[in-house]
Amino acid sequence: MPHKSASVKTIPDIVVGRLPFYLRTLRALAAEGREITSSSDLGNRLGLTSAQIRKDLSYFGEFGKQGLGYNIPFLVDQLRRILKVDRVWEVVLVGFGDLGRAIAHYHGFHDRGFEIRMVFDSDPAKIGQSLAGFTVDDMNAMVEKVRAAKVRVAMLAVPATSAQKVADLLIKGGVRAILNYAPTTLNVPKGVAVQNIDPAAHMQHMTYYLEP
Amino acid sequence: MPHKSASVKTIPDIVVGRLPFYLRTLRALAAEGREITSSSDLGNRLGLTSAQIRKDLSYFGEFGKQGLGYNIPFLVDQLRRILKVDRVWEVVLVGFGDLGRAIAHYHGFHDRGFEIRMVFDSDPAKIGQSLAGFTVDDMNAMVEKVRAAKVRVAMLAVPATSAQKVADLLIKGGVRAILNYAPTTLNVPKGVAVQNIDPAAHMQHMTYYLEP
DNA sequence: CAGTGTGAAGAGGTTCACAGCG
DNA sequence: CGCTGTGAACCTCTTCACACTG
Repeated sequence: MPHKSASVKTIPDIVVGRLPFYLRTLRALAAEGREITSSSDLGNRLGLTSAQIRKDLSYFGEFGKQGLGYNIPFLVDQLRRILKVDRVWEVVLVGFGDLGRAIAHYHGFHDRGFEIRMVFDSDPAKIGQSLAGFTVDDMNAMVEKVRAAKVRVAMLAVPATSAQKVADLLIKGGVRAILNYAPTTLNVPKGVAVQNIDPAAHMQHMTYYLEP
Repeated sequence: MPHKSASVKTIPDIVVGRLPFYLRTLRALAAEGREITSSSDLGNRLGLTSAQIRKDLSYFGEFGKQGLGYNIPFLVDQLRRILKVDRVWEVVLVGFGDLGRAIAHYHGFHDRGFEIRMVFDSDPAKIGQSLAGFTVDDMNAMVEKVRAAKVRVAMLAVPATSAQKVADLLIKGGVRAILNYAPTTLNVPKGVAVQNIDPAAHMQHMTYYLEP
C-alpha cells in the first residue's frame, strides 16, 4: 500500500459514511422531478445542519453554485463516482438460512450498485437449491470460485459461531469489503472494510431512552 | 419532561450505542463458560481500546474489581438493566412485504429483549394472512390497537414513500422507538427515538475504500 | 502486581460566521 | 441578495497516564 501523499488530505470515515444518505436523499429529490437543492434543504431532510452538508461536500470538490445551490443530477453523479457506485459490484452471499434467503430476495441493492452473483452454504441440504435465481454452492469451493471471479464484496449471513472462520476464507479469496449480519465482531487485517448490521443492537440502543 | 438534574451527568449517546455490543460480547463469553474478563480482553474482542471500555462503563457505576477485572454474569446483568432489556418489549411490525416477512421470521430478537406481537399492512391481499404465527392486521386499525396494547416499540418495513406517514401514525398511537428499515430519513418529535437500517448505505460506505 | 477508575491532555468532529461569487 | 466554501472557534469524544486497590 502506497504511503499517503502529502497533497491528498485524508477524509474522515464519518464523512464518507454520510455520503450514501446524501445520495439516497438526492435521488429521492430527483425522482420528485426537482433539479436544484440547497444545503439547508438537504439538511432539513436529513436532520443535519446546512454547515455540515457544505463542509462534507467540500472535502471532495466545489459542487455548488454560490447564490444558487446544488444541481441535483450533477451532485448525484458526483456522489456515485466518489462512492464508486457508478458501476455494479458483484457480491458473494454466504449463508442461505432464513437471513441469507431474505437478503437474496431483497430488491433494494440492485439500483444502488450491487448484484448478488454467488451464494455459498456449508449445509448439504441447501447446496444445489436455486431459489430466487441463485444456485447455492458448496462452501468448500468458495475460496477458489471467489478468487476466480475476482469478487471483492461479500455479505455474511452465517451463525455468529462460524462468522470469523468464513470471513477469513473470504479474505483469502480476495474479498475486501464485508457486510456482516452475524452478531459478532470480526477481526480483519488492514485493507479490509467491515460494516455490521445488528438490528437487535439498534433496538437496545433505543430502549435505553424509554421509560420503564 | 423534567429539566436535567444537576447531579446526573448526561451520558453521551455514542456511549449508549456501544453498550449493546458490550452486552453481546459478554454473553458470548458467558456462553463459553467464562466467569471473568478484563477491559483489555473485551477491547480486543470488540476492536476498541481498553481505556474506552473502562471509561464507558464508568459512566454507569464501578462494575470491576481492581487487579482482577469484571465478573461476566454480573456485568451482563448490569448492562441488561441499564439498557432496560431485563424484560421483554412488545413490538409492532408494520409492513408485511418481503422485508417485513423476513423480520417476522428472524429469530435474533427474542433473547435480546424483543417480541413481535402485532403486524400491520395496508394491502387487503395481506391482511388476514398468518404466516409465522402472526395474523396481519389492517393498518386502519393500527393507531387504536397500538394505543390499547400500550406498545412503545415499532419496526418499520414499508416503502420509503409511505414511511413518514406510517411513522406519524405509530407515534400517534404511543410508539416512542422506531427501527426504520425504509431507506428514507424520518422526521420525529423530541422524545421519539429512531434507528435506521440501510444495508445498501453500508455497502456504499465500503466501496469508497475499494480500488476501482 | 494486575487491572480498574478517572482527571487531564489530545484528537477529532461540528458549528460559526463571513468573505466571495453568481 | 442568496447561498456556497472555509478558516477559526468551539465542543465532544478518545486516549493517556497514574493513583489506587484487591
